[in-house]
Amino acid sequence: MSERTKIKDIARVAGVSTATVSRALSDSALVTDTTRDKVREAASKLNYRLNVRARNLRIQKSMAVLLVVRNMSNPFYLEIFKGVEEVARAAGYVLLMGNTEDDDERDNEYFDMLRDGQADGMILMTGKLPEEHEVLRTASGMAPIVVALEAVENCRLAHVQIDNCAAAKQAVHHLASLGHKRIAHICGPLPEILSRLRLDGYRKAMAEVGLEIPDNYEPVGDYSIRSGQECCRQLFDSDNPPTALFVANDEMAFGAIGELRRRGLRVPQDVSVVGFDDLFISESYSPPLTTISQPRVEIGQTAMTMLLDIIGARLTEPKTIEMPTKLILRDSTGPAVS
Amino acid sequence: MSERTKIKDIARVAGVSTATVSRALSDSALVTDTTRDKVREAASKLNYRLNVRARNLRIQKSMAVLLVVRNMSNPFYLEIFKGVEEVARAAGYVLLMGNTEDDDERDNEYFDMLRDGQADGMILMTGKLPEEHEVLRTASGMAPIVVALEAVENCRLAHVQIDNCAAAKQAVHHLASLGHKRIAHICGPLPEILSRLRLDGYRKAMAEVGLEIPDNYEPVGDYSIRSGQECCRQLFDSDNPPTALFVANDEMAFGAIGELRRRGLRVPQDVSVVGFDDLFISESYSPPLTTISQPRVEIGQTAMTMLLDIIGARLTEPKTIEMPTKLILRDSTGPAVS
DNA sequence: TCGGGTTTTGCAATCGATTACAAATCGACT
DNA sequence: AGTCGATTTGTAATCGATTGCAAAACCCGA
Repeated sequence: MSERTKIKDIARVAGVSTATVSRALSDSALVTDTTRDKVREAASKLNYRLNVRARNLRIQKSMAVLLVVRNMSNPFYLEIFKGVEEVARAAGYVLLMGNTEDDDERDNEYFDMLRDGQADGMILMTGKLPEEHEVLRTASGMAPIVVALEAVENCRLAHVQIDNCAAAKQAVHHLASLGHKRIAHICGPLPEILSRLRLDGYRKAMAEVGLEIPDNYEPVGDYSIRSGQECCRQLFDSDNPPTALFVANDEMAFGAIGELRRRGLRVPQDVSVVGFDDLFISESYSPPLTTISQPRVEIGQTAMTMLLDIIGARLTEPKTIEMPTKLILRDSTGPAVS
Repeated sequence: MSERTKIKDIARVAGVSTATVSRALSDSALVTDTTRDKVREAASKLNYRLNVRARNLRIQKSMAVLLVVRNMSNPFYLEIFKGVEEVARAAGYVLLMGNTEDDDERDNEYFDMLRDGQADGMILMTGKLPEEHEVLRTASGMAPIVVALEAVENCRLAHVQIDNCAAAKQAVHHLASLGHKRIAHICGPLPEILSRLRLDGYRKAMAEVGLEIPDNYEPVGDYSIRSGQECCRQLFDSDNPPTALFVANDEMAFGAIGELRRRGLRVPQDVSVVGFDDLFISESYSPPLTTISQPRVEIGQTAMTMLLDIIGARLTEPKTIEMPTKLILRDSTGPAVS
């Protein structure tokens, strides 16, 4: 049991060559049914298992894909992981996880892994491409990359994303339709495209419904609960507090709602709040949060499917797939009272 | 650029043999400083990168560890992932993710991967060992396994866990010390050891403080928000509703709190609630949840460190490490009113 | 039975490193 | 200079599969 059986052993037992064994086990049309059965039988008698390392070296693949995120403890990623894992496993690929913690050094390491062939492809959710890496030049022989969630500007890469701007507009229109006039937006960090797109949607929607945006109505957070609190505090410490908040993600929305409660303001009676993401907890939060829902599992599945298509050369031109979002109406929004 | 440089190319350029190149690049003491520098220079001039696949085949390792969970979208795992990834990466290992969705078939697949050497070790968080797999017999040549979080009974495997029973007792004692007499426990699914241990702690603590446990005071959920609601409903539909709840995890606690609110019961004025896990959201929930906190990142780090120790043969006897838990007092618990 | 084509099979190279063992080199001391 | 031992280098086998090409086996009709 300590010595692994190899293809050579099977060859000996079945009385054929290693080449035939290899072909028989991989269902090649080049062997007769009788020899195939013979080989199969010998293989199962010897309890043979393919040595993946040897195979991968020979065929120059690693049958692995690399999933890189910016912050592994962000609960938003979970269902995306799930979707990716599901499709990858079904296709015989293993899933390698990468976490950059926003460190360029680490970013590079993962790109190196890709270049070194430790993975056959990569799903990038950091929104960043390392500067010096030669990926952009349609990289000769470079393993393919699919950008999910975030977007990378100015590059010819496949993308799976949502229409952040349109979704933001929808959220704001919802608030406006409830009669709110003083609608503020708690942004994510503005270096990130994601945040800028949502901000953009907010501004466009406000313009469309003919509402002014006061100077202090766009506080910038960092997507954390705490920063949601902080931004909310700023807004309500001012002399023109809003009656409605569109918050760039659910976590900051939770922070904001906490802060409102602390000030004795009720949601939605006094202030309406719309979030973004629809975390697993948002439905049962108190109050249940009105928010934009993204099809997370499907985003993961789609990204992985697209990656497989590129690897398999079924897809040669980088394309962008846009996934639908949905405004989920719950109890954190209500009619404006003047 | 399309042809990767290999060790042979360096050998040619530097005017040495491939053996020397290999030794020079791996800092072997068998080469002189001058040849090492010469080789290094040639390598960097040629932009050489080690072919990991070839190396792994030769050294019979895969430099990967496999992390298997029961349900990838459980937010509880996130920081454990992070801890594991961190230590693994620092040691030059890559992290393979596995998700079983409680399917024995898949369970087996991942054990096969381990046996096939696709990973050098495994961190198991499913709490299950496949029946027929030959792991239990201190498996000759089998890659090592560390069980984290959950426990696998009757096996000689390394464990990293918390003292679920003691933590549960602490939670119940806290409620009792606030004067509560009617304390119920919402359990997790009882096939799982984890749930049984927490239930056990609840019962022991109740006995210690001399309180009776009515028949219906141990409803069984499945760790989901919805089942928390359901169990809570059962408890408060009965004719002897409790004044305090110890819930086996935070998600069910959220569900329970939601249900209480629906019934017009205030937390903690009317009913006190203690959870278990301290999810990222628990601190800012409304009310902020009193709960048992586990050192998740450290659990991940510890499990991975232990795995590395076993792989490196620095640790040969399976051992169990117990991580400390902490009762975090927040606003969901308060004095009993009679 | 033989020649031709078509299937099946086997030989041996290959993937790109590591490493046991042998050979070469070096230095110091007689 | 010659010898011995310690360093340093090179040769070639090895890890365990896949696969191009040549050889063998087979089938069929003349």
